[in-house]
Amino acid sequence: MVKKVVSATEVAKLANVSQSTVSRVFTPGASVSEKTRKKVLEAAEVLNYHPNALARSLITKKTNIIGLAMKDIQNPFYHEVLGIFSKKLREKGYFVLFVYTENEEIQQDEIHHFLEYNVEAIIVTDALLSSKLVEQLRKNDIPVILFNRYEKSLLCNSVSCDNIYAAREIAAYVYKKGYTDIVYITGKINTSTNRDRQKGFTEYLKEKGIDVKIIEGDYTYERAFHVTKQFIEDGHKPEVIFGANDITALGALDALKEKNVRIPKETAVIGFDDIRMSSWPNYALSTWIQPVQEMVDETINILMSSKQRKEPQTIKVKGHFIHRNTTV
Amino acid sequence: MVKKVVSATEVAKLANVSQSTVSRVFTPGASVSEKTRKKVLEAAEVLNYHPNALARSLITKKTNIIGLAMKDIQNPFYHEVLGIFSKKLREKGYFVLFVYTENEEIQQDEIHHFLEYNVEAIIVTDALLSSKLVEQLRKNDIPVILFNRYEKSLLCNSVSCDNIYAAREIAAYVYKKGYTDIVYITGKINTSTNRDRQKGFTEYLKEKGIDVKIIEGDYTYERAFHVTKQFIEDGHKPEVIFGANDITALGALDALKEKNVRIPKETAVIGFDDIRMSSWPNYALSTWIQPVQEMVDETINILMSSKQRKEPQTIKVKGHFIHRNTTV
DNA sequence: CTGAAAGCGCTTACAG
DNA sequence: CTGAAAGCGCTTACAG
Repeated sequence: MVKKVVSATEVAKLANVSQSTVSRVFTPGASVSEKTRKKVLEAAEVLNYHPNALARSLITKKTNIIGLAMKDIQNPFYHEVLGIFSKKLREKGYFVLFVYTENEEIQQDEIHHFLEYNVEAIIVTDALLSSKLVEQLRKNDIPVILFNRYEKSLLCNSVSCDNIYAAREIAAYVYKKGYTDIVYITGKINTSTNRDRQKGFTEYLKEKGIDVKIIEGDYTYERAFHVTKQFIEDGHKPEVIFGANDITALGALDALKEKNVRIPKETAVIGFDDIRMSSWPNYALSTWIQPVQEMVDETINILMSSKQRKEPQTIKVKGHFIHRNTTV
Repeated sequence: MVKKVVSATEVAKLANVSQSTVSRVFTPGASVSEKTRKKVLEAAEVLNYHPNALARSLITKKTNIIGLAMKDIQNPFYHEVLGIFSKKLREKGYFVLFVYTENEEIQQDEIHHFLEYNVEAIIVTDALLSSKLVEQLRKNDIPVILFNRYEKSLLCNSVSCDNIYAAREIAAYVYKKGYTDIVYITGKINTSTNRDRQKGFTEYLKEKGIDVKIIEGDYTYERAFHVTKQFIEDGHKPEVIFGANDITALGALDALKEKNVRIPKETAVIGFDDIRMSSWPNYALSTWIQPVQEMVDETINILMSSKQRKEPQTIKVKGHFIHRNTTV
């Protein structure tokens, strides 16, 4: 079964023009007379012709493909991110080559594939990137943008929430309530998001003379549920739990409920992200809203302008706290 | 800023061989002596060369790109699907060109783009496809696979759960419990999944002389929550509610909880999909497990073999019911 | 095992 | 406005 691709040459033959003319008809801005344009379009219609973007990109050096690499497909936050990216990039005429990686670190392999397909930029959400790989990408002159991640040691663009600021704000809120028995459930410990949220939260409270209890989570509901339950069973009943992300907070919340802890009276719960389900009535989780739309817009801006720049750009957005039913 | 792409020719120059030889080194199975291979690989390393997959595909007619179109990005079920597809296709050497469409119907436009990028197949999850478009795709000889959808009128491959069978099984379960006050909350009414689930469920019970109350949902949590709440407020208290998918059932469940209806004692709740959160302790939703892995495998099988066939293939998988805490 | 050459489907100066 | 020609980076018979 050979695929019969109709080429511009065949259309040209049918329309009785040169192949160059056919090409011009399909190149926005090229000058063709209305008459020949019509003739060509008719022939194209008959033959069911559509230009070959790959052949085109060979010459124009523009593939209009953006590589998007994600790891934690389990986190609803990233689904929202993916949807928004896909939509907004489409509007700009770009397509998304999607790679879901299960490995801790984006593999050489996967980056190579992106390069082979000549992606114009790579957006990495939650996967890790070695500085060696970043270096290699720089050499190939393809911009990399870390989304929702920030790594000072990595010489590449990044768009993220100002996690330290946000976590300090949350800490201030908690402090104002007069709480002293405070728990922070971590995310994956080697992520920049967790590092900064933990830092901002604990440091602020430390300054006020309060020690935060740290429980190790991993950004999954299941683990948060488990560790919180264990914690309660060990005889603790903190006044407030701050989860490193919403899914963590929800796990903690459900564990507290199962233990019949009254929320927010006995224990308040705070998350981070504002995923869609956090606003579900059954949860109504108080959380920090990450302005995803804005973050995506910023990312696309960087992407569109990065050919003119040489130095990587770092964008931090703020977001804000939203009070729902899990805080008093 | 011109992107400096290193071509095989430059590697050839450095390695002192012909460009053909460089090509062979990067073509699995081509015969090159160990000595020259090493020479070439070294030169490639130095120049940071990687073959251009686009140029290659121009000749081989293989792009290794699969188009994946999704609509309902809000449904966690499809996130899981996306993750699995992406992973399994990678294992087979394919990449996913992802399109998220907000339109009810996959647009001509989007399909055109897939064609321009020479995708080798198109997987459509929950978006609608006009028969005209399907026809056009057939003409271009590119296989289309409807995932989790089945449309008799559409001449294309499809992999889905046997929704009629599954819904009848659920109906049988409900019937055996002796329920007579039974509610079905629909999904989007124009989808094949909803149509078949509704059909199987209501027809089975009709055969037993039981009329099912139908409430119109749209496959979102929010709507299911709203309509269920309204329903209870109107003075109803059904013995069981079957939601067209999990997210619908969860919405209903939360509405019932808010109305202090005891679950499953007063009202049992059943979903469909088995998304991850359905197994969360707070929900523990009884539901129909769609064997997603199997469905994806079947899809990929069709995809790999469809060049040898001419007639579209229809696969139906079964799945099974899982009893958790929302049924007695 | 290796090289020279043709060709994949396009774009884009260059003439006219 | 249009055509002939070169060339993008590759693969693949064809010779040797």
